[in-house]
Amino acid sequence: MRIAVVADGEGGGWLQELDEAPGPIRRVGDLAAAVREAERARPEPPRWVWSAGEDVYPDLVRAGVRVSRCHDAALTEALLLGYHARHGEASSLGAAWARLHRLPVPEDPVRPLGEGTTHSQPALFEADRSTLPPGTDRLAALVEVHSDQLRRLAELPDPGRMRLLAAVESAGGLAAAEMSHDGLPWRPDVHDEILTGLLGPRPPSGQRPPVLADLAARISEAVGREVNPDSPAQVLRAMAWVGHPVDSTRSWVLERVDHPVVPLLLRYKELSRLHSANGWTWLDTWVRRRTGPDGRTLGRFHPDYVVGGVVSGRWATRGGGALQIPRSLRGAVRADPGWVLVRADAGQLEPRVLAAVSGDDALAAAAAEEDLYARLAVHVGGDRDRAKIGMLSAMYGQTSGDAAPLLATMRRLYPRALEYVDSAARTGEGGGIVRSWLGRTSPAPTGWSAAVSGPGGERRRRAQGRFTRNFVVQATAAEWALVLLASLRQRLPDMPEGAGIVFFVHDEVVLHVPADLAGEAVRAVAEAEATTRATLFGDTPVRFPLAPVVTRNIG
DNA sequence: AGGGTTTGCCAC
DNA sequence: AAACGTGGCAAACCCT
Repeated sequence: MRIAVVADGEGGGWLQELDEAPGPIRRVGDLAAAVREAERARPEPPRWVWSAGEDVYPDLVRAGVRVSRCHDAALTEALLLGYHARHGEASSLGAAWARLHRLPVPEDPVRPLGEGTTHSQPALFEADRSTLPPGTDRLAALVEVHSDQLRRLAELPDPGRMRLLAAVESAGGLAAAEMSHDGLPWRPDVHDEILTGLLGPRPPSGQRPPVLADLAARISEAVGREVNPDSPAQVLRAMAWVGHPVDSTRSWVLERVDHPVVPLLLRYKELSRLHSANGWTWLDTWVRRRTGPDGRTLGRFHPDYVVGGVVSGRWATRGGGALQIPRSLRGAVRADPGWVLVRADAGQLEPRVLAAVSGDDALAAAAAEEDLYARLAVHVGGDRDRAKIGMLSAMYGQTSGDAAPLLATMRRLYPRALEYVDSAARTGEGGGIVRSWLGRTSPAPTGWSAAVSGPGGERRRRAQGRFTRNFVVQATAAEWALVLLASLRQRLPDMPEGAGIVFFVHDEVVLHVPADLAGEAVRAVAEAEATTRATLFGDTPVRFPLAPVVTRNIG
């Protein structure tokens, strides 16, 4: 059963059941209550059809309602457009409807930034970012576009795969809204302790923390004249001045220079990065504080996830840099009193994915092991690190350094796996497009003939080849993660308010649950992995170890 | 002053 | 070991 739903902007909306033919339209004054009721009415919950989960669902979540599944018309439209090499065209409901009616296609609305900050105050069901022409029946337009999308899915060479992709992409939208709402447990006091320990006490805003100020002074002293270490240009001049000219101030370049200023610069860079990217300003902006039951200050970090925000299908985030939380701050992620975190990390996901999609028996045998790289090392007859470099080189297209002889070995040992990525690379070098396992499609290069005919054309071809080479693996890995997420959230229906998945980064999920439900959460993770593997790859020998760990903190 | 680009580093 | 895929973000830099 599918139910199309449109919000009225005042807490109510319209519902329409979609069986073979659309049913009667029902007007409801309390949309959240109506959705909650319909979720419970049948043993099999409905699939909600809406224009964009990011418009409707956050309000439902704020009202305490969770749904099991949905069809997100905007996300589905983007997948279908991409499949037909029309990346970048507008994908909102209004755009899809306009294309159906051969009308001018509206640009996608720009999502307001910073809903996750400590300062914003969202209003209930306020967001009507409809791009339909004024006066259009929004429910009718939604039903029409949905029906057209089902038809376009059915016409694909392998409709089952893209249907699955649309379903898990849509489910990703649900999970993202839920995670944004619940937030990652983040202890401001612990964060502050870490910062103070490394940088000294918090300075007045705009000033350098004591440790950075001291390092900057010692750097100037070691150079023999005033240097602002934040300025790459000044550091370049300083290195030349002390007799060690370099052509960039990257850490790995400086590391090779033997001069007393280098360790100071490296330490400064490291700490300065922490201060500017995840210092006290970040803490004030992105972590909402509240007082816990025992009087301790608790906090939540509310990332703003962008589902499908990366061409490969990985998620992006906006504001707060949720996907780049430095390891040094992970200690600030702490479970609430009486609760635990369950952290599950899919180790070596990409080579496992390559083993599964390429059907390479030897690589699949290695991917049946807990430590894939260790087994590779046995095959290759070298150490684990070298085997790992060889594998990563194959997937990323590295050719310099040690990579070439390693790749030759890999090509001999894992011919089908290497042919899979080599073939994708050749397609890219020729300006073609490639697809993930479920059908997510790489964007075609823009201005190709001009780009490859002029100077630097060969470099451009190689770069595009590396992109498509990596795309087939990274995009499929992102699909694995989406299926896992979709499966996992469906297995956690009876968790209390605020419990469930609270963080997701490419191949890692973190759950936050009451301590007595830890076992259930671990079980759910294990079951979700089994379902994901079978759903995507059938009875492959490849394993995807998640090794869920129950902890109080993930640092 | 303000916008766009460059540099460099963080994550996976 | 060397600089290879996807990104976000902040500060400096460079222009209008």
